[in-house]
Amino acid sequence: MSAAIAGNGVTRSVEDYLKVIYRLSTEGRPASTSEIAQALELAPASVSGMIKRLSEQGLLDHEPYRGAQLTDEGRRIALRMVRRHRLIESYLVAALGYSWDTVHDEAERLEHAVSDLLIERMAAAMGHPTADPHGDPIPAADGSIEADDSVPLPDVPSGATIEIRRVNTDNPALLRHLAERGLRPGVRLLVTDRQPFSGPLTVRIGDAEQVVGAEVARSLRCAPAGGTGGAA
Amino acid sequence: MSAAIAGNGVTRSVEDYLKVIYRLSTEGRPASTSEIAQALELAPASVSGMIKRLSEQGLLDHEPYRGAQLTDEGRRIALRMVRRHRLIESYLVAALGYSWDTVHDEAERLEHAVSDLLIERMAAAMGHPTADPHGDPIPAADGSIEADDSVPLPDVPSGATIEIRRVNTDNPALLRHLAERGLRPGVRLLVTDRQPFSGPLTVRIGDAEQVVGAEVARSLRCAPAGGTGGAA
DNA sequence: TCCAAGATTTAGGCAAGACTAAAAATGGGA
DNA sequence: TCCCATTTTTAGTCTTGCCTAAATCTTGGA
Repeated sequence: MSAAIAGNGVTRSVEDYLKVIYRLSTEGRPASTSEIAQALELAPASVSGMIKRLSEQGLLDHEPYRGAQLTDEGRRIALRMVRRHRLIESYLVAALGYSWDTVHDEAERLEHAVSDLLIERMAAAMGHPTADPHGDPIPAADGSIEADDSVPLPDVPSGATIEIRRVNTDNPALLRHLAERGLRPGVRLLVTDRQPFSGPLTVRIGDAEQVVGAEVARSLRCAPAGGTGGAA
Repeated sequence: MSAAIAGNGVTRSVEDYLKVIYRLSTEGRPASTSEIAQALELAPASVSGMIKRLSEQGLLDHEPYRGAQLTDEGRRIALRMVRRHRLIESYLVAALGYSWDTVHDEAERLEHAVSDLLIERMAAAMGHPTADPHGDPIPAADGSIEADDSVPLPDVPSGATIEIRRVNTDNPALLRHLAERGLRPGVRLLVTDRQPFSGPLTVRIGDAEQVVGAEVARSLRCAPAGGTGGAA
């Protein structure tokens, strides 16, 4: 295959690697070969080879045995893919009746195929949204992206009213579970009880209380409630 | 590359080959290696190799030196791609402000990436159209496609009022030229003069006459005007 | 300090799909 | 009928990106 190009001069595979490395690097430290391999469902040896090629192309900084980091150019391409992915997800929900648990796979394929023009048309059709259906910020066309001040629900201090900012999972079953319980970005809640040893939390939304398991709670990224934001 | 699959169990390349062979076979006779090579902008030797592989896979019937024809399975896949292509073109025009001269390349990439679900959502959003912006019939999901009784404008008998059915080109400049002159599917016209030696034709649309060059005329596929169809 | 477990890289292969060059088949015209 | 131009196929390479197996590095614990 003549390595079909999208508009970066870069193949689909490379786009996927850069996007994953971007995601894995949000904590600041470099992404390890095995993390990348697990995220892309590839053998570590394959990832090792690709990392080497991407370093030679100037898209990654790689110190052998120490992990890989995006260069400015690598980050530029990664952010372009993230913008595409999140705008496509938003459009599928806004215009074509998709639910937030079914958009991921579709966006994963389309992000490699759409033109810049189509992306901007979709953005314009939605009034240039700044977050996708999961609450993840959409990078601007110039590559700038909103800073993220949210933390996982289990790390939130008790007593303060907080707001769900982002739902941090691609798991369709978990997303449906959250939707059924009204746990979605923008919802305000209060942690009223917290079991030890990573146990479940009890939260109040409006007048109703519900218990949220540890795994579910970890997927909810929250921040202090701002403005007039609504409850359920 | 692990030969990314769409839903046919077939690669993008194979989808392109089958689509092109379908188009080249509309006259009934098999598609030759060189025709296919020209249509796909590949070297004939590459096409020879692929034809062999596709025959072995049961997607083509191939008699060496005699050209290739789609099997039923090959035709099924080809028609699926044609449906996708034409629905995508239609959707881009209907929902995202594309003009008919800019949709082709975008559809050419998206047709390999969209899911069946997305295709059907787009079709539903448009009320299940039966023709794309160029007037080309959209195969149904079951693979059935409307018979085409149109002929190129230069082959139309003089004197009868006819209707433009399809605009048979992907050339953006030609498409813009046609749009500017109101030459689009559904328009009725009458051939009032015809120069010899593949010269220009004169046609009347409503009360206006215009001269149409030979090449342009060949791209307009026409049939006897039916129903109440409108003029310009 | 040293070693073994785990992570990473290197080495060697494979498949798809493209290419060029060379060989073989076809078919129209003399 | 035969020949030569054209078309098609075969043969041999190349690139991308994946794999497994083997070698090498790193690091925590004895």
